[in-house]
Amino acid sequence: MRIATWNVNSVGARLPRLTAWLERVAPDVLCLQELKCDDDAFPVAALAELGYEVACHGTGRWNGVAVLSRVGLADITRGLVDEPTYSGALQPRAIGATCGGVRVWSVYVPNGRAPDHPHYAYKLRWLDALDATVRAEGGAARPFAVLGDFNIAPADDDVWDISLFAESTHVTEPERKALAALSDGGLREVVPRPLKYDRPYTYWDYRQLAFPKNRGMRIDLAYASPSVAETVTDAWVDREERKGKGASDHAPVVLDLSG
DNA sequence: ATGCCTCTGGGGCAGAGA
Repeated sequence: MRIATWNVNSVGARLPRLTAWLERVAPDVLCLQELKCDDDAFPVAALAELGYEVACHGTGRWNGVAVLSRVGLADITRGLVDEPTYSGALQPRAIGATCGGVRVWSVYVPNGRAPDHPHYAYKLRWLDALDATVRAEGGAARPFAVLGDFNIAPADDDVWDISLFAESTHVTEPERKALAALSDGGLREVVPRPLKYDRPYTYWDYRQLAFPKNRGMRIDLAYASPSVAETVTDAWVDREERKGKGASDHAPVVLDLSG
């Protein structure tokens, strides 16, 4: 089975590239983030033509997550256990579904904006709720995977120049502790290999030639239960998808599993 | 080094992204 995750930065704007990518890479399950699309407007028909069922959770202009599957899509859950609000509102950032015997979650962790910004406190609360949800579902003890845009670089090597991140989110100790909590709960991070250069970055800013200069960050992550992690035969970042006109600023991460 | 920011909603710009 092939499971992938991709922050598409608008499913509407990315639809031609999304359908081409699905035909080229043919994942069985794809987690999407940053749909920027109402559920009513989600391009269900175009994906059904390619054999995919869709579970989406979106409210328009910002955020939005989905799971696409061609190996079944059951027990859809929108949102986390005791999910926190921001400015009094819930945001569509997590959706779970059972696909081909694996419980899969697509997540879009809040950015945080700055360590002294209320969005950062929201980010840490949100990560607590994600951990609580994984534990409530017994994630470590069953075929289980959480994939998405975590907006956290797990280690200093996961950004192109750590010295530029002294006052930044994405690299702080509390954020990394939240990732460690997922590992402490029994999940394992599946680290992909890069197809070029030495680091498997997944995001490059649109500005200032960040992609050709490889000024990237590894913030799109995959966590899996031991029963899934043990079947991983390959994991890689599809940097080809970051090239050219109309690309997302994130590249897909692909996991190949035996059986 | 595959290219100097892009997306949406709602109007001629602003907010968000990380």
